[in-house]
Amino acid sequence: MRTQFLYEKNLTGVANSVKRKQEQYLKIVRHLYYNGAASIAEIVKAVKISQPLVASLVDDLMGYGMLLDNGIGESIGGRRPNLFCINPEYQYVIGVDINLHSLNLAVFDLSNKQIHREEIKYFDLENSEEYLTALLEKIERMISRLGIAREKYLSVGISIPGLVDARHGLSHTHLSVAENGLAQYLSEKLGMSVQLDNDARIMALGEKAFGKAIDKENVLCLNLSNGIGLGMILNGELHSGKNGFAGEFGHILIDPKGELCHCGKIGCLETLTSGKILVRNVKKAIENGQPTILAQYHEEGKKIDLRAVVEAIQAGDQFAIDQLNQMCEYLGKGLVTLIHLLNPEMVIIGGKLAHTGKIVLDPVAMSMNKYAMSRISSETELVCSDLLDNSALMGTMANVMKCVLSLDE
Amino acid sequence: MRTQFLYEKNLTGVANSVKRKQEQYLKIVRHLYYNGAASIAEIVKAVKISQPLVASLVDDLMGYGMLLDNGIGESIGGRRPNLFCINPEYQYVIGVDINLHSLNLAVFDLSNKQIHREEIKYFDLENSEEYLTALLEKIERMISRLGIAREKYLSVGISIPGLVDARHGLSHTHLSVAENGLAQYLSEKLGMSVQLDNDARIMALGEKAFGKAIDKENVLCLNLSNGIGLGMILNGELHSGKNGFAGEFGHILIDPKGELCHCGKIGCLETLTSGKILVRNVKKAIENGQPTILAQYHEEGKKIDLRAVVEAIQAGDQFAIDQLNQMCEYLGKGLVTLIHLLNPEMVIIGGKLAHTGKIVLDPVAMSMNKYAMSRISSETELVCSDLLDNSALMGTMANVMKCVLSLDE
DNA sequence: ATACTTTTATAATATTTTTTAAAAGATTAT
DNA sequence: ATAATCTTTTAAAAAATATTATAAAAGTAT
Repeated sequence: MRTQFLYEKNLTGVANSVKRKQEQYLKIVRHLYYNGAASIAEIVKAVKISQPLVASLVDDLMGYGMLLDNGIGESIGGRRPNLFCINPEYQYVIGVDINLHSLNLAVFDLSNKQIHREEIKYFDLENSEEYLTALLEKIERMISRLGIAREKYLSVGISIPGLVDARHGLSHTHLSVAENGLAQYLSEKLGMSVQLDNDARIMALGEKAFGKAIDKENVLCLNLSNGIGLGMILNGELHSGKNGFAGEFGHILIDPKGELCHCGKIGCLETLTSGKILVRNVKKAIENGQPTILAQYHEEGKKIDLRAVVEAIQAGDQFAIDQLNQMCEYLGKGLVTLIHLLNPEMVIIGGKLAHTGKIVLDPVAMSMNKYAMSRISSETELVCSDLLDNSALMGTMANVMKCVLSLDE
Repeated sequence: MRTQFLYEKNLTGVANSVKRKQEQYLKIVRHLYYNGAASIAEIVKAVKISQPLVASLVDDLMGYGMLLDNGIGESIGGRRPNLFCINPEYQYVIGVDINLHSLNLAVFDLSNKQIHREEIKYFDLENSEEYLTALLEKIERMISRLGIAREKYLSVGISIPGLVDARHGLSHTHLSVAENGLAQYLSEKLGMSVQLDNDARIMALGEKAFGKAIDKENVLCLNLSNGIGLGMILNGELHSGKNGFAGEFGHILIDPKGELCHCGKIGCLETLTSGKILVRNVKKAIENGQPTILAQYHEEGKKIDLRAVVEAIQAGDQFAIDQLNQMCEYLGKGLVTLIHLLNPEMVIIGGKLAHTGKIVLDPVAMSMNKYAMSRISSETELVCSDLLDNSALMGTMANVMKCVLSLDE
């Protein structure tokens, strides 16, 4: 079973005809992956290869076990079509969502189903050999517990906060201790290919593939948690910039007379809008005797973190909502800059704060109305993600499949 | 002579084999246009078609008069290659650069040479039938004066300031009186296809094809004249946004406590940085008795416009340079936002102010050093355009050829 | 002068598509 | 309801197309 041959990118020293055939297979698999089960006739239209050839290629792929007969479909006025789909169990993808204080792992089949998911809380990200070893151990344990043969794993997708150079597989902010770069390191240790990117961009890929950005060409995805990340889909493609540093939305200037940011500049958006600031403000207020549900939480010994604040907001806590509203005014200001520059068709809010839905959306929308040129902003839809906590893991899957099924190079 | 067959986009009702052949021709022509004369062997490598087939396709194109034998090239250790190139005189492109107060026209041959260029000064842009008629008349007169057969013109490229929806050929800010949109209107009147876009984006295309952005993937092009326009090359492609409104750099927020902008918002970059503001400030200062070369100009009865200010700056006028420096501090601030968001590899300054070269570059660079995260900004080169006043016309040529030679759809 | 390269041309082979036909179901008029 | 006519899908044969392999031509390097 030539499991991997389909995806190998630089088939060197191989006959040209083999490359061509690989490309044809890829086109078909690509179409079936992104559009679901299809008949020969449908594939023909989509991939622009003649019907007899598509039929024979599909036949081959069935032979390899990669495609399955998916029964016969509805007729639209003629013979009923035989449908084909990707064999979901032909291969699997591992998703790794690295957060500052937790780790999410998942295994996907080729129908994008999470056949396994686990969350490791209190797994603090630190730049040490120990962390890397522990991370590998968690992944290895998952693999052995699932009992799926190692060769069945197509690739590993990783989401991590901070500056990431996806092209070279480097994580600059975190885990820079990994030899030869994080992707290379993990790839060698796990014996699988690894696709790495920054959390906000991974989220954007998730939204583009499985969320509200499907079929949209210009979408901004905001990851509102402790920090404030931005992933951009521009002209239908993920934008990473020259070094993968694009999306530093948290450090655009909002208030020239504002606070000092940890980045050294003054008045960055992140000094005014972020989960961290929200929590800080709440804590300060509790100390000052502000009446709020969060004060109760505090008395009950509950930790006052972003999760708690979101909970309070969802419970209707007036003070917390007020704080959020204030933050959103600034966020809206920042978004207006983005919208004026990029003219996106949609802005998706994700991250922990997206759980509050309309409560976060409305004040942002208000602020945008105030600060944006309506001619431009009226073309932009503002919504909350519906992938929410799953967006990073779904994004890793999307990223892996995008890389694996890409035709270019 | 089937002049146009090569470019026709949606060949409907035509045999599939014809479409395929058209695509093959297009690939070859594309390569020769963008890379200059090449041998069969080179073309084979570039377009990934076999050598005997490429040879026969090139033969066909020579038969149509589209390609020329370009003699034999240097050997690199074997038989010397026959070179082929596009026949520069096979077709021509008309470039139209519409400015607020002037109009530039040019005719290009397929080697991108301006075989004709004319500048019409004091041709004020206004939204009237009269303007359109006058514009058409200028173009028609140029065509008849040149005496090149009408069928020889491949297309017309237009650059115009303001909001432009290139996809639909609409100019929103100017000339909105044109029936069915500006592109459609001109196309019907001239009997040629028309490619339309906003001046800053056209400039960006010019820089990408002929200027400093060649071979770069992420470049921001700033058009610094009376206004402040932005054209972006992202992932190697021009970014226009959903409606072609992307690039409203002049209306991003810089100073929340600043002046009212004509767009209704407060503290837009354009209220702090633009040729218009520069001229305004200079005039005010002259009234107040500020010693400056410009005061002399004024006494001599010379009009104090941006051109005069640029002249003074080039002459070393201390006051004017001071004014420019102040402006550039704000411009740098704005650019930092762009760089943080998009992580470009290069920022190109064009427009009238680019004529001042280092004098405008240095203060902008200084400001960027101050306000940007060096990790990101250090990856970005800041330069002045060397196309300068030609960038719009060159851009129209680039835009036309990009559209004509595009493979997609 | 000989061996080695690169480029181009030709012939043989392989691939892909077009054409044609058959199978299977939907639609419609009687 | 049923036969006749259309559709759509699939299969197989024939034709067209493109590629690979081979050879020849025209150079360079030693």
